[in-house]
Formats: sequence, structure tokens, C-alpha cells
Amino acid sequence: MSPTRRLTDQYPTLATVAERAGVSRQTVSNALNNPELLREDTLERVQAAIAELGYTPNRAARQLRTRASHMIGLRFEPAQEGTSNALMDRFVHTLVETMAKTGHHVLLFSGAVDDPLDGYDDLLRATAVDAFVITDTYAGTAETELLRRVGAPFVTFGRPWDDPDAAHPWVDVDGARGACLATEHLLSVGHRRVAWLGWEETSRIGEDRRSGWRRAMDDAGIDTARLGIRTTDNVDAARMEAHKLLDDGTVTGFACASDTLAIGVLHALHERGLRPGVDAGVVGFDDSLGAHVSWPGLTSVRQPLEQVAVEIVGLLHAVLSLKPVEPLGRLLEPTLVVRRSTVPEAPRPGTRAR
Amino acid sequence: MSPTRRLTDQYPTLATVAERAGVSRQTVSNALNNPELLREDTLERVQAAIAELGYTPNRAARQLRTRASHMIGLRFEPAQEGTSNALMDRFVHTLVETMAKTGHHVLLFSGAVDDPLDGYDDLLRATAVDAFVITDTYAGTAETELLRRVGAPFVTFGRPWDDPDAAHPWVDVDGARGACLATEHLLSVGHRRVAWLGWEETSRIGEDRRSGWRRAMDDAGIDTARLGIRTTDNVDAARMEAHKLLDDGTVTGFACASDTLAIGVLHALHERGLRPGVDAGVVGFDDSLGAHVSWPGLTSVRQPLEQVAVEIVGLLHAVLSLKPVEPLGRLLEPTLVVRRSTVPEAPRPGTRAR
DNA sequence: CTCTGCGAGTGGAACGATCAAATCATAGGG
DNA sequence: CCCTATGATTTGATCGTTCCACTCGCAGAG
Repeated sequence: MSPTRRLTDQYPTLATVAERAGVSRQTVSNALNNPELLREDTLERVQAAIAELGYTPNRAARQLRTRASHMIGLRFEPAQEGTSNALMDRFVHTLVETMAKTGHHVLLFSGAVDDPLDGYDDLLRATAVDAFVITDTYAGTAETELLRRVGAPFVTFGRPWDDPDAAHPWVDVDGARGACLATEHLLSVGHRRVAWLGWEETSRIGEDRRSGWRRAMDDAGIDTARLGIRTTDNVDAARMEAHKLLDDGTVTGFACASDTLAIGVLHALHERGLRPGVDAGVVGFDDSLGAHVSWPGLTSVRQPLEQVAVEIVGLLHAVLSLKPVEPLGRLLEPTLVVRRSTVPEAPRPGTRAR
Repeated sequence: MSPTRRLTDQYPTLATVAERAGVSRQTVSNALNNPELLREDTLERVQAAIAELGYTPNRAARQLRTRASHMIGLRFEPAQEGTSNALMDRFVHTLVETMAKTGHHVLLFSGAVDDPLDGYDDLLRATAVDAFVITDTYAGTAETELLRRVGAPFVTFGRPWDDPDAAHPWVDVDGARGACLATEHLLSVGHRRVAWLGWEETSRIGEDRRSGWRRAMDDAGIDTARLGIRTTDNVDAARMEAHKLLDDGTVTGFACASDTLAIGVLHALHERGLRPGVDAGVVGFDDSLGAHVSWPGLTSVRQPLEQVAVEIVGLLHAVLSLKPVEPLGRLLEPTLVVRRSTVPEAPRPGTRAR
């Protein structure tokens, strides 16, 4: 622990440490940044002085001289309520922790309401951040173009869907694989006619996931005619589409592009007195809070967000040290969390402690 | 928009602007920080030069000189999955936006695993942040004591429960009032025997909320014997407690300390074939994602998190400019969001767009 | 006519670190 | 014995801004 200190006290500086250790400022600086340059006994003496005084280098001074802020900017968008955006929580936390290991910090910012690109430029010019992490792959194209234009390093969470020759590193989760896992799981527990409930066709992510369902169905040799539904991502819209599918009388499996949609299906089942996991199987996507607590528990595709964060940090370091990145993108595998909406014997939901 | 610029280009500095405007560096500095010192025509000339060059002051240099980083530190704790922690999202976003209005930014950090206090001290000594926002009022005591000791400014989201003569500003939401609203609502829709499902007695927040239930019941002249339950904050524990209460045969109202607990009650009702909102009324707390999407929709107490964030920023500014803060604490009022778990005619849940 | 006061603006120093180049031993080769 | 190579450390300059003390010109008082 550090000694008690008042605001009025000056924190020790390099010069203070140097004087105490009987060396020059530069030697102390080297002890911190290039310890191999020092003779062993000198190094020990300096380190002792640093510990004794509780010295921590001043970020501002270092930043001014080296032009590296050791901060990365993360645009923090308002969570759309009712969607699974809250799962970014998991991602952000790991990002913060992993960055901290190399002395980096995460700076949150939000774009101006009128010009969302404004925030980026300001931070760059003010040399407040070294690089950016972009998570919003929808509005991503304008952002990535700006950053490339001004030569700012960045890594995205999400593939450059609309830009085949984009030259920035990225990390993403294989959504098609996730939907494929979901569909195969539904088939394996006995469902044949497995419907897809997805987003509008304009969503690249949505179409990617849908393709996984399609592949699994094709592999199983099942006709998908009139089984692939596209709608808006809210509970009620999904509920109504589910009713239409159930009216058909043959559909018993539901693979969904989001937990929100899957929960809508559960609502429809409740309204008809059908038992999820017994009379029909439902799988969501994202393993959000809603999947945990919904009744009787929702099987869902879980994205390895912690792993995404770690990969992103790795890529950031590579980019910042100007190392070539090969390959440019990393595609990670999601997993399936099985709950009672597909398997009645699965553990009860929500048995976690506070 | 700013002109195109490469990484290799130097951003303009004060000196560049000064030369262009034909004044000294200090005059440009004054134009930015004390414009009233300049003659009107000079000011205009300088501002024109700034706009022309697209100048933005260098944060590091300013920070080094003024010892103000214009950043506030926010400890970002891992969200306990299955709890309502994800609602911090709303809070954080407003915090970021409001701080941005005065040119401040939010720096995320996480404490070391072994010593959670370590992160604070490091950031202070490195002069990386000007102040802290503390949201974790449980582990808060050790943190607040450290910060007071080193003389670091901070504001907490949460009352200093265990420290009656704490001298730091705080903002909190009146949990007792929220529980009172919930209970009065249940009474008003016809329930008489309203049970309380809350956390263990060790939780100050939990006991505060419980007191609101107790007050509302006392005001209505209803005996609360055997109606106040304490349990752990998870769906399954609540489900089992709800069954016990329902076995009694008289209990029809459930006011809960969290949405998690309330969802557990909903599960119990489903298992008995009872209709939420008709055969029994349930109210949660926090208006989390789960309340939005659970079936048939969960009435819940909503905390004014946006307002909390704005208040906190106000207090931060007061503290940083050394203004006296009076009163030290701000207690905000929660509101009730009515859904079908208490009123069958309420709008359907989850009809928000993505 | 000089002196004081004030508004407007200037120039040098400093914040605390790192970079680049100089210095000083110390040892080995011719 | 000198000269060079090498390792270890020091010295001065610098990053871009703001603080501080100062100059300059001009108006009004004595």
C-alpha cells in the first residue's frame, strides 16, 4: 500500500527518484523502460528508490513526449432497450481487464448527435487515444473510412461486410456456425420442420446467421419452403409470426436470430398452452439475460465475447507496434447453451447467486 | 468536417495558429480559455486561424501544465450474470454523454484481482483522472476511505449507509419509496395480502426497500405477519418461496426487491396454472430487460438512472471547482412501469424496434 | 509635463517525461 | 603506450501548453 498523502503534497517525479538513488533522471527513465541498459546494482538501487517513494510516472508528461496515450477509444452507444445490447457488458469488461495488463486504459466516448464521426476526430487531434475499437458494425462503414483516411489505427468487432478489400484487422463470431449449431440441436432432439425466425434482409449479420440454418436443413435433406421468416427484432412481432407458423400444424422447431425473437416464440407457445421443450423446441441467440430468466429457460447460442476481447487487444498491440497482421481477421466459434426450451431435463434457469 | 490528413502529418499546434494569426502563443491560449481578455477584432482573427487550420489543443500538454486531465475514472465491475447489473448500461451512457458536454471523458478501469483498491491509487498518481465515480455501494466503504485519505475527489451513486458522517457528495434513488409505490399499486388493483420477497438482511439496500413495503402495508392497516420473506437473489430461490406463500392460499400480491425475484414468482404462477395479473399480482424492481420480455410482461419499479447520471456530473463539477456542495446528498424518486403482471389490459411487452 | 493606472498583448520559464548526443571509465588490439 | 570499441551513465533539448512577470501605448489626474 502507498503511504498516506494529501492533495497538497506533490507526487514524486523522476527527478525526486533520481536524487534519492544518486543517479540522473535518464537513468531512472531507463530503469523503467529499458532496464537491460543498467548495471545490475544500479537497477536495484533505482528500483528501491522508486518503491520507497511510491513513484508512478506522470501519464501526461510521458504522453506529451512519446505521443502515445496508452488509451484506446471505445464508442459507447445507447443500448436499445429490449434488445440484447446489454451483453456488451461482458465484452467491455474483458476488454478493460486485458488492456490493463499492458498498462492501457479504455476511454469511453459518444459521438455528437448530429455528426457521429465528430467524436473520433476530436480525440485523435487532441492525441487522447492511440487507437479505436469499433463495435457497431452496422454504421461501421462511414467510421472505418474516416479512420483509414486520417490514418488512425483501429480494430473492429465485426467483419467488414460491405468492403471486401478492407485492410483493417477484425474479430468476429461465426454467426452462421451458431445458427447451424442451433438447428442441428433441434434436429437432434427430434424436430424435423425447423423454422427460422430472423431479421430483415438488410441485416448482413441476420442473413449470415440464416445461412447457417439453411445449411443445416439442407444437410439434413429437409425442405425449407415457407419456413424462413424475416421480421423486426421485437418480442411481439416474433410472437405473431410464431402463431402463423404454428397454425401450419407441422412446425415444431424454432431457430431464432436473437433471444428477443425466441422469447416472442415462447410467448406464443404459452398462449396456446404448448409446452416449450416438449411440444416445441426454441433456440435463441446471444445467451442474454432474457434467455437465463425466461420460463422455462431458453436454449441459446452464446458468443465467446471474452475471447473476442482478448483477440482484439492482441490485434491492437500488433497494429500499434506496426507489426503486420496475418491473417487480417479472426473468426471465432460460438457455443450452444442448452436449457429447457429444447430439453425438458436441462437444469433450471436462474440459479446463480447475486 | 476536417481536411484529409495522414498520420505522418503534424497536427497544428498553438504556435502554428499564432503565426497564422500574427499574434503570440499566449494570445491564442487566451482566445481559448479567457476570450474576454482579447479585443474583439483580435479574437475573431485568432478564431478564424483556428478554424482554418482545424486546430485542437493537445490534451497531454494541457494536462501536464494544468494538472487537470478532464477525465473521470469509473470502476467497471464484471456484471454478475443473471442479475440486473446490465442496467448500468443506461447509467453509463448518460454519464458519458453528459460529461462530454463539458469536454470531459470517462475512463474505465478495473481493480487488480488481489487488491481492488490498487487501481484507484495508480490512476491518481499518474494524474490520469481528476475524480472518481463510485457505483458499487457494497464494497464502497474501503474505497471511499482510501479516496478520502489521499484527498481525491469523488461522488458516489449510493448513500454512505455505514458512515453517517461521510463528507462526500452522493446521489441515490429512494428504494423505500419505490417499494411503497409497488405495494400501493398492488393494493389499488385489489390485492390485500401483499407479500414482500427481498434479499438477505445484510443488504442495506434490500432492507431500505423492504421498509417501503412495510410502510405501505401499515398505512393500509394490513397485518404483515409471515408476509415478509428474505432469500437469495436468484430466480429459483424466489420460485420456491413463492410456492410456499401460495400454499397459504391467501397471498395474491408480490412486491419484490428485484426483477430476478419477481420473475421467479412468475415461474411459480406458471407452474400452478395461475394467470399473472388476474389471479395474482407481481411487481419487480429495476425495470430490467427481463421485465420487458418476460411473459406476460412484468410491472416494475424504474430507477431514474439518466437523472442520476446528470446529478452526479453536476456534483463532480462542483467538487472539482472546490465549490461547497449543499446538500451533500440527492435522493431521487423512482417511478412505476405498469405491465400485465398486475394489470391485464396493459400494453404488450417487447414492442420496441431494434 | 510627469506620473499613475489600465487594457492588450508579449516572451521566458515551467510542467515531467523521453530522445539524441555527449561524456567517462574500462578493456583489448596494434 | 596510444587508439579505438564498448558499456554505463549523464547532459541538454524538446514535446505543446499555461503561468507569471513584463512591456507597450494611451488616457486622465495632479
